[in-house]
Amino acid sequence: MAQSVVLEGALLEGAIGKCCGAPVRAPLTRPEAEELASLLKAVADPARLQLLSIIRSAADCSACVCDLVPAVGLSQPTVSHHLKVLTKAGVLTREQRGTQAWFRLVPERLDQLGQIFA
Amino acid sequence: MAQSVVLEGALLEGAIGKCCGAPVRAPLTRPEAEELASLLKAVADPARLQLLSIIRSAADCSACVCDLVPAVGLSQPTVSHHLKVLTKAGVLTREQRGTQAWFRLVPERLDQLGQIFA
DNA sequence: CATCAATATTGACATACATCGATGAAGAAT
DNA sequence: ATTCTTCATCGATGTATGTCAATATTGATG
Repeated sequence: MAQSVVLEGALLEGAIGKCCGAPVRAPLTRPEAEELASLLKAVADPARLQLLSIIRSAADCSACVCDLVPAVGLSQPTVSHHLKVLTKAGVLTREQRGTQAWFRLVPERLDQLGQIFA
Repeated sequence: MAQSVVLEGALLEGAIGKCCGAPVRAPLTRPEAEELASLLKAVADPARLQLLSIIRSAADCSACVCDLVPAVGLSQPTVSHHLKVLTKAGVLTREQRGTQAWFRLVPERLDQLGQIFA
């Protein structure tokens, strides 16, 4: 699970934020752009945004799959798929509790998303 | 060009930001999530992120297609396609100057992107 | 061990999308 | 008017993706 290498650096401080008045930054290289894009892609889906917002508004920012499935109105395999995508992107973490799986937000990772366009 | 209706409201003030400590917000509805996703999708592509970053680092936050094509190393039709996507999403505006087309960043729209995860 | 409940994985399918070459359209210049 | 330059559109193609039904897996329970 490689996670972000590029995102650790100065990139985070506004890779594509508003221009004039802000300090000039070098354009993104292809690899940098691909890494940012893969993070954004993980989040650029209606179902996944809903899942994130539901988990966010839950206690402790964590929720069980059994609650998420009826909340988004998609099939259980589909929800499982989306949760996997979000977890692989580092936006969620997974914890097994007995027979059920709980997913929790990773605030630092969401901060990174926000700062791409800061 | 409908642009955002939902994005105008309270949604913008951190739709999916970090949880605990922040005020509780209602989960996104499907239509809301779809609107946010369509904006994010427009930006969640390596070529388009590169284009945005190049334009951002240019004078006046605007650039000509003739400069963008060699800068990203893709074919002219492909670049034209990406610029259209970004323009349709409201992230860029297009201006015709003689035979060439200039594209400029829309800072307010980028701010909206940043605030989704604020 | 056998069974049940909760998730994950697999396979299939339809749709969306990134990319390019070829062509079209609009303006500038001779 | 013709030609040239710049950009957009079209058509085609391969790949990625969202979705579900069916099945496998894992943990709890009797």
